Amino acid sequence: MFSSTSEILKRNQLSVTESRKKILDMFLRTDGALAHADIEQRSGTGFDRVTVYRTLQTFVEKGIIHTIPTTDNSVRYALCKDECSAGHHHDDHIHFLCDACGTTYCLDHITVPAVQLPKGFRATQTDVVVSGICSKCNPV
Amino acid sequence: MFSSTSEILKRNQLSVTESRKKILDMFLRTDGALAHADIEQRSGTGFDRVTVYRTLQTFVEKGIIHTIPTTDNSVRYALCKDECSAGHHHDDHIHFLCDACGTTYCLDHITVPAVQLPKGFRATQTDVVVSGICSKCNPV
DNA sequence: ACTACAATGCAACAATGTTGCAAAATATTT
DNA sequence: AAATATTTTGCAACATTGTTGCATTGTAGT
Repeated sequence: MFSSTSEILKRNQLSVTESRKKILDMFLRTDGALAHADIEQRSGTGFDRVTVYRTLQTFVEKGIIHTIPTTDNSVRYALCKDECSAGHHHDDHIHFLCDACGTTYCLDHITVPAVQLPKGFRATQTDVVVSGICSKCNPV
Repeated sequence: MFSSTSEILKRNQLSVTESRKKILDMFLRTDGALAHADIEQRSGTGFDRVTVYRTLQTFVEKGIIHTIPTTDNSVRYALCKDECSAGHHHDDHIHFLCDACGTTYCLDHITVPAVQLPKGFRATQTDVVVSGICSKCNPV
């Protein structure tokens, strides 16, 4: 089943606007993750910086996208899978950051291994960020 | 064995200065991680913002501290263990971020579980960030 | 103590993110 | 389909965060 941008927006009780459709479309067409700068640049003669900020914020709140932890101070966003709903993320998957090409992959199908925490610690979410070389950049 | 700030600095071929000693001392006295803002504030009638930035940068380069990945756009630093040397980090340990008190713990003694990557992907570093409630904030 | 070198502070700048408000677009009602 | 209510956008101004060049100060080595 294939959802259009408008459908996804309506499903999340968001008014359908040009900027939201366009930004959501970028995520649907991109395999990896996007940073704020990517969106602002690629959107061509695009939207106001503020609009992009607010749109991303809205999408995160609605559970359409999620932020990816990074070691540097950049913020990246990626599409959530269908299991995500507002305020109820299912982000326990692995992110892979290629040091060569800079692409961020969401490896949704790989399960996050269970982590044994010290006594008294209770986990609500586990993020795993693996850095290295991706299959495209890896010499055979 | 206990190392003084001066000893640590000399061991890393850094000139021993007031700011470096003071900032390094903050890390030695702190269990968790520190953000730039923490350092600037706690250092009292302290140093220039630029000095803090440059000092942190230098410490990261020398392998004295390392950055911690976070989901929000904040950058946090924590002491490296002795195995770390310049450009050759041994950061494969788990970070725990308490949602209640905001403290970041470096759980050095917990091993990062092996992650099975797709074919062609090669990992050089694995960061695990667990969010939840720490032992201090957890109701018994 | 003198010299060479490195670190600091200041100023100015660049980048990133936030807020208030009028104008425009979208949704809802009649 | 038109009018009203609501939401979103763009602009401006601002706040925060991080960077760079350069003179001054401090540190290291002889």
